[in-house]
Amino acid sequence: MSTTIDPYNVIPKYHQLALILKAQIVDGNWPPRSAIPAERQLETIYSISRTTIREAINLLIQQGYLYREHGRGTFVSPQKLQKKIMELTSFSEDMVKRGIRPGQIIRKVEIITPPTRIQRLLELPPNNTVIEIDRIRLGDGKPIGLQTSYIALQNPNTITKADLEELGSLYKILEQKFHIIPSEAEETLEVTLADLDEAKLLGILPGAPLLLSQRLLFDQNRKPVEFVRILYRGDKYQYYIRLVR
Amino acid sequence: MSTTIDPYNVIPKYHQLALILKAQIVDGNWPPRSAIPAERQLETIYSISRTTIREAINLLIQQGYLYREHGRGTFVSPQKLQKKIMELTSFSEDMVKRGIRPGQIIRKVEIITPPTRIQRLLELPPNNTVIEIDRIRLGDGKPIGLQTSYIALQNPNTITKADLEELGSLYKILEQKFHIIPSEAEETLEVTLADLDEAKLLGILPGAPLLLSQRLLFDQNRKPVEFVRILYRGDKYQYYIRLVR
DNA sequence: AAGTGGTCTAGACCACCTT
DNA sequence: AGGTGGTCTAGACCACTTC
Repeated sequence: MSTTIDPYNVIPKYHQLALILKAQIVDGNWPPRSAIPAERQLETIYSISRTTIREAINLLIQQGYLYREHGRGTFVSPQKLQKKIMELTSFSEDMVKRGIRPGQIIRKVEIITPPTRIQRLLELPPNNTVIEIDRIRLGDGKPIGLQTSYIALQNPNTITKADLEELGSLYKILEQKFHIIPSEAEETLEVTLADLDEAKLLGILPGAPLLLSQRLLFDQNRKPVEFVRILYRGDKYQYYIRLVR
Repeated sequence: MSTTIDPYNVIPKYHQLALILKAQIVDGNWPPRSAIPAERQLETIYSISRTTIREAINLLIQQGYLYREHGRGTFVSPQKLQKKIMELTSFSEDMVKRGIRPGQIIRKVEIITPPTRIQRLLELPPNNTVIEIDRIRLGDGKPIGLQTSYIALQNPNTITKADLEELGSLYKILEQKFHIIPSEAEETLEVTLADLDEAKLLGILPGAPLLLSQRLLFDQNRKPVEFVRILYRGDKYQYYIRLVR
């Protein structure tokens, strides 16, 4: 990691500065709640204008690394708030964070005409097809959840079972194959009771409580790309969220 | 709502402009995905510099009202993404949004020494007191949740039952009496089963499924201010979240 | 080529906090 | 008073999209 700004680099200066400051923070050189150099000091240190410096700081504030206090300075946020929200939305990453080994059994990858409710949520014209993916999600080898995804792509013929088995995460496929960046999601959570099929697949008794998550995912242009429904075993799963602003 | 910028107003120009643009959007004058005037047009329309205009637009992007596309323009986000995240954290506002009349029965407002787990979460020294508030939350007059809050304040002798009954919302009290602005929260959700007391208070059968929410709230300086635990009736409540970035 | 947003400069003055 | 962030100006050139 460089510690100077290269004016000829394709990376914008404010972005280069943000990376430099971020490195200081994550490396622990600047402890939580300590002040970083004042904006006018950073101006002389890095020979860039204050506007550009403020842009870099704004980035790190948005990312949860810094906060400002008028008249006092700019300070490092406590470590525990430096988590990224989107880490949540990937089941695999979520499991790894909890120290649980993620796994999956892929039950179905098919091109279908979706139910009208799904069609409406994904803002699709009638008869448009989507990819349906059904999976059993495993934690340390045991079933934790049942997941059904509906994905809207221009050419739906392009996510295969092999893709999923290779990369594991749907979000990685969307980013790497289609340059679709998951940017926002709307989600509801509620309690339901397991029916016969669900109970069988999850290895629990019918009538056992489940946590039902339904999520609509949007890309960087706020277009809906995926509707996903996950049924979690109530006794095995706790849901974590971070709310901002 | 004014439609011009007053340079002598105490409200900053970029903030005034953001309010003007936001009004156009929420009033429906600018439909979703339509382009707003280009930045250089806004410069001449409102006689303010482009930097200031970009600050206003940045605000509205952060709030979910607009998005940019390089080389194309700045566009209005689809309406459904224009919700504020923090609206969630207030039970009363949440209920109003769903068309349900909120209510509460205040069972306890007391100054206590908290259990060590709560003390640790709120980053308090031993023997420090907090305010505990127990409430039954009502929707259209019927119980839907049991809520217990622990609030850490410098002088804990300052939230009364009268405050709560008058303003209804704890967040309003924090803002108006203490200038504490709820800025971030960490939350977990899980399924549990009602015990005898809980069942009685909620008017359900023991063993019925409940949604347990536990939330740690941080102020604008990322200091913990409240730990709150809410048990929702599983059959009456659906939880809504918006995830960003 | 023309229009759009993306980045950047070198200033200025104001508002708030600390000493 | 001096230092900090907050707001603002009037430009400049670059990168991307559309025609």
